[in-house]
Amino acid sequence: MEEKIQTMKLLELDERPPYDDNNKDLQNKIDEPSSFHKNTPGSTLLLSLSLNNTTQPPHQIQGEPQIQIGNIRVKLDEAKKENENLRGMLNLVNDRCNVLQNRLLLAMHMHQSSSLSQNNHNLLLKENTQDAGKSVLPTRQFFDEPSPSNCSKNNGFAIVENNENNMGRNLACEYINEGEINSKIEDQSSEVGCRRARVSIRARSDFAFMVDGCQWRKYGQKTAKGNPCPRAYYRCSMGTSCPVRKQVQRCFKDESVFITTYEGNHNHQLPPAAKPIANLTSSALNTFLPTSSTTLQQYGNNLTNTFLFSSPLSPPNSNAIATFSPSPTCPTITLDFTLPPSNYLQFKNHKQSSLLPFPFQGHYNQSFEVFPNMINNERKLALVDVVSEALEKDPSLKEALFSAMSSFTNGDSSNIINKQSQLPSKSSG
DNA sequence: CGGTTTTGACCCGCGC
DNA sequence: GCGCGGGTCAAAACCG
Ligand SMILES: [Zn+2]
Repeated sequence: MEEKIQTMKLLELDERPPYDDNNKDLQNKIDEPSSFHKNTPGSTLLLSLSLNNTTQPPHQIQGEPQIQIGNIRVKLDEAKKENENLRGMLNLVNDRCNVLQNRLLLAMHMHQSSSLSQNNHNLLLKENTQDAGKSVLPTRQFFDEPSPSNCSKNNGFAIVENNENNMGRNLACEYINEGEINSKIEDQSSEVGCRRARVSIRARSDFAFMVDGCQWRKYGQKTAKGNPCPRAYYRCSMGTSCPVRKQVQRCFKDESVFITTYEGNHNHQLPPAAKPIANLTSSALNTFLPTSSTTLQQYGNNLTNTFLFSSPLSPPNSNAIATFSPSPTCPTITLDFTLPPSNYLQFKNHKQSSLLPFPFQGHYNQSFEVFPNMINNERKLALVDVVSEALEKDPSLKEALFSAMSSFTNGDSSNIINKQSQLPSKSSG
């Protein structure tokens, strides 16, 4: 696909005048040999083709070899940019697909749970609304669509899409005190009284998470109660005053396991190596944090909820067990990657009662039926079957799913294009 | 010399 | 109000 588009660009650009402002700029860039080492594989192919052209006999170049080479390089550069944009767009679509898949599973689980415990749920709601000021349902609000009336009656999460970041959906979750919403909207940098959602990752020490692509500066170390292993505190040092922090701690029970907790969103562009983890954390936040149509209360009265999580990482890390602690003060999503990589969820026995074997109630190791040879695509196809069947059987599920996902998809198609245009024009910066 | 790590002091929220 | 514990600060040490 990339090569095809590059070729099309090449043809279009053939009609350009040999000299314009762009050409001059690019001619300057060409003088830097290092810029040639940053080519994508696709553009490397074109580069070799264009270089072959320059080896033609002089009479075919018609006396202006510099101009010809310049033109080719202009085209090359354009193609490279286009290539990067497309790649970014593809990544974005992949990420969103992944989030939607997880939300789908989550919504289905919630739908099942809510229908089973409707009475309990109603009681819970009644109890909470009576507890003035403290237990009002948190809802997600976008800062670009402030609704002070809603916010003032809903102490809760405001989730900000960080448009400066190119890695897709990057979320900050802030806890807003009643009456503060207006000042919050005006001054998003204010950190006073804020609580951020966290994503905690449990992984083996040999796991790819050990090197997450970011630069961190250690600013503290503590020995937490109940765990003799010290907990280290790091702050992102890639951007000036980047608010992202992480904690790293060995698991007491299994010292080969590290628990890394991320908090906040980067205020700078991320290197390619840092994007997988950033995508993972934002994907988890997108999946589990309340939307405009869902609330933390839908997670029920449990202290934690456990789900299968389809991660945007490539195998063997494409699945994790997600545990969500819907604490209003510090909601935490824990992604457990310490399971054997081949343990995929059993989807074939999708009777209504076991449509999704969630929650695992803390014993998920025993709850898995193993599909050792099931690759990720097969699993996704199986998921489609399950979802289709469930939607046919239960019309109300359609409505539930629609409302659960509407905030994610509504008016958002243009967002993809906007995000794409924010992608960096250079592969390094 | 500038950036990072170490580490004791300090801050602050929470439960009693 | 007090103590506890998690989190942060900041000065000194360290390092390339
Ligand atoms: Zn950062």
